[in-house]
Order: sequence, then structure tokens, then C-alpha cells
Amino acid sequence: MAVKDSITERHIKEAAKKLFFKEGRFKATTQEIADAAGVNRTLVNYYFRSRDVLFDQVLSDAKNAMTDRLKSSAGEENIPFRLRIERFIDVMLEHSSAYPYMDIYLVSRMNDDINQQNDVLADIKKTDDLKAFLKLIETEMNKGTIEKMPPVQFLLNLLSLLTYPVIVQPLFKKILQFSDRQYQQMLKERRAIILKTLLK
Amino acid sequence: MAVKDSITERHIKEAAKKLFFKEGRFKATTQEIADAAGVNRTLVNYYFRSRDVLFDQVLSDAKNAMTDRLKSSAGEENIPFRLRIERFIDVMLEHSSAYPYMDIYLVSRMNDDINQQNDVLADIKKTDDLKAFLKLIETEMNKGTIEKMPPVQFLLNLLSLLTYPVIVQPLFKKILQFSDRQYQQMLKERRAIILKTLLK
DNA sequence: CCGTTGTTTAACAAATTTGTCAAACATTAT
DNA sequence: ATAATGTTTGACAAATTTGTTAAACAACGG
Repeated sequence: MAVKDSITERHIKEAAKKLFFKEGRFKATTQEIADAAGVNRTLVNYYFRSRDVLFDQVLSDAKNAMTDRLKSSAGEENIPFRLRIERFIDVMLEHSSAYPYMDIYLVSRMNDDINQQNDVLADIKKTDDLKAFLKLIETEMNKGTIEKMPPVQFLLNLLSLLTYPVIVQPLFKKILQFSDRQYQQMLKERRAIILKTLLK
Repeated sequence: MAVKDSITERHIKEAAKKLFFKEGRFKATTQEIADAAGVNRTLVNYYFRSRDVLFDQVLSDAKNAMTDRLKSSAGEENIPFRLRIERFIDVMLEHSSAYPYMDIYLVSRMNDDINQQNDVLADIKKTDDLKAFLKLIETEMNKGTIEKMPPVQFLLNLLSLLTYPVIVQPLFKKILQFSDRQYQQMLKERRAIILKTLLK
């Protein structure tokens, strides 16, 4: 039956992604993943042979999602810069509400593998889209639309403002004594805040 | 000899902190910690009785460092807002270069302990200093020095811009094809960038 | 020198997590 | 109905990580 992956195989992988990317449970065991998928643990071995194979597939998916996201910074040539940023923000916000811990998962994997023997990100690269985006940012700076700085700094500003508050949600909910609802509301309001902060 | 903790005890705890906070190796085993400390593994049990006790002490230290850092947002009443922010940024930058992964470690611990039975942050609270800082931010907004928004948003902006680029360093070094030196240089330049971004 | 105390070590035991295998089960085609 | 194929399960084995213990070692005061 060639490569037709079964339902349970997908269930297992989805469960792993949920635990890793959505719940930030980086130490989840195969047992916990199997439980989350509602299947017998040995099926993980049946479908993936080993824990590491599963984890590497999850990692691969994360890398693809990451490059896709960065690609989404591209778009039709002729739309205004502000609109373009808005769309990028929307893509990012949607993503980080679905998979808030994906970035950190990647970082965590890179850190775990001491001495970079495995080269977790071997096949990730600075896509042309990203380069184009940086170029575009530079153009806007020259136009005076946004503050002048190295384009990479603008990109990092953007990603920081988008991602960090989602990552530290459990921590800052406590520190600020916010309820779930309050924090979610606050995150929603950030779309406008980020625009105001970066594109005054 | 009461509570005079021995040198090796400190070595072990420092090694754990180094692995967790500095290297982001959240899955480090007691063996790896002992190795990093240059001591026999069973000494972890001798001094801390169990792995979890050590980890909880490390956690406790992280919580204290966190509240201390937030306290450092306070300061003499009569210095200009900009200077105050500058000092806060310097404190944060220094901290995050020493312990870049501390925030995430806290978040990670909170996520690991499913259903919040342990209440990892039981003893952390919104300090008066933090409240005062938020109030100060609001005052500045009314003065027109900074963009109007909920003060918490300004705080999150600040912390995001400071912390995220450090956290994702291994990831973005790859994506942007930066060398160590280049990335470090870029981080250094962020002090001015952040000020420019938040306090136009 | 001896005894006391605290530290370190290796060998072992226990616990946890992962992997294997054969048998049971289900589905479909013949 | 039965053979063939793929799926699921439980029992077991292996591997990894953590915890315990007794003995060796070191330092110090009497």
C-alpha cells in the first residue's frame, strides 16, 4: 500500500505536534503522545520505528512551517507596504495562536543536540522571499515611511513583538494577574499596537 | 555545620543553572549536570537528596531573579523617563546575555507540570515596583512622551524587543546566515534600536 | 594516634522510558 | 470460508535515568 499513511499514523503525529508546538511540553514521552492520540503506545513504534524518527518528522514539519511563514512575507508587488505588513502580521498571529511554541521547539532541539552534530536546521535557508522582504523594508526606510535601521532589526522587532507575548503567556498571566480571557483580549489588541509601534 | 553549603553543592547548582538558563538544555540529566560541575553524579543526591529538589531550588532562584529584574524597573523618583528606560534596558540586556533562557525555563516548567498542580509560580506576584512602573508609563503617555496604549502593552513591547532576539539566536543565526560575531554585534545595536522604536 | 564528622566513590537497585515480538484482531480479496 | 495483509494489543526485554548503600577517603580536634 505504498505511502498511504494511515489515520492513526496521522493522529500520532498530530498529537506530538499538539504537545510540542501548542502546549510547549517538550519533554513529552511517547506514552504521553500515544495517550494524547488515543492509541496504544507501541503503535508509535509500528508506524515510526522509533521515537526519534517521529520527532525528526515533527521537526521537519516545523522547519517547513517556518520557511512557509517567512515566505508569506512576500506577496503581490504592488500593494502598499502597510497593507503588506498587516497581512504578514495576520499570518503570524494566526500561526502563533495555533502553534505558539514552534519557534522555541526548534531552538530547544538545536540546544539539546550538543555540539551541533545533527545540524537540526541543515535544510533551512534564507529564502529569496525573505531577502526580498528585507529589501522592501529598506526601500520603505529610504522613502521615510519607517524609521531607518538595518532591515534585519526591523524584522526582528516585528517577530519579537508578535511572538514573545504569546510564548510567555503562562508566566505573565501570573505576574500580571490576568485571567485567560484578559490575556487573550490583550493579545488581540496587539495587532493594532504593533502597527502603531513599528509604522508610526 | 548548619547551613554552610559546600563548594561542590554550589558547583552543582551553578552547573544546573548554566545548562538550563544559559544553554537552554532543558532536558539535561543529573549525569550531565554532574559532568558540567566536574563531580560524581551521586553527589547530586548527597547534597540535594533528589533531582527534583535541585530543580526546585533552581526554579526558586529563577523566580527570585525574575522579581528582582522587574523590581529594577523602579529607581529614584526624579530621573527622566528616558534615562530610566535606558537603565532598565541595560539591566535586562546584561541579564539576558548571562541567562538568555531563564524566562523560557519558567514557562517550560509551568507547561511541563500538567494541570498546574504544582503552581510553579505560587510565590511570584505583581510587585509594587512593577505597578509603579506601569503607572509611570501611563504618566508619560499622558505627557505625550510615548505613544498612548495600555501600559502593559508598552511593557510587553519592551520585554519582547529585549528578550526574543536573544532566545531565538541559534535559529536566526542559521536563517539569516549570520556568524556568531555578526549576531552578537547585531544584538549590541539593539539597545539603540529599541530606544528609537519605543521612544521616538 | 584515634575517633568523629563530613565528603566522595563505586556497585548496586529501582524506576522510568523505549523498543521488540508474537499472538489476537480486522479487513479485504479470492 | 479461507488466505493474505495490515493493524492493534499485551507481555516482555533493553536501555536510560535516578536513587540507595556501604565502604573508602579526607580533615580535624581531641
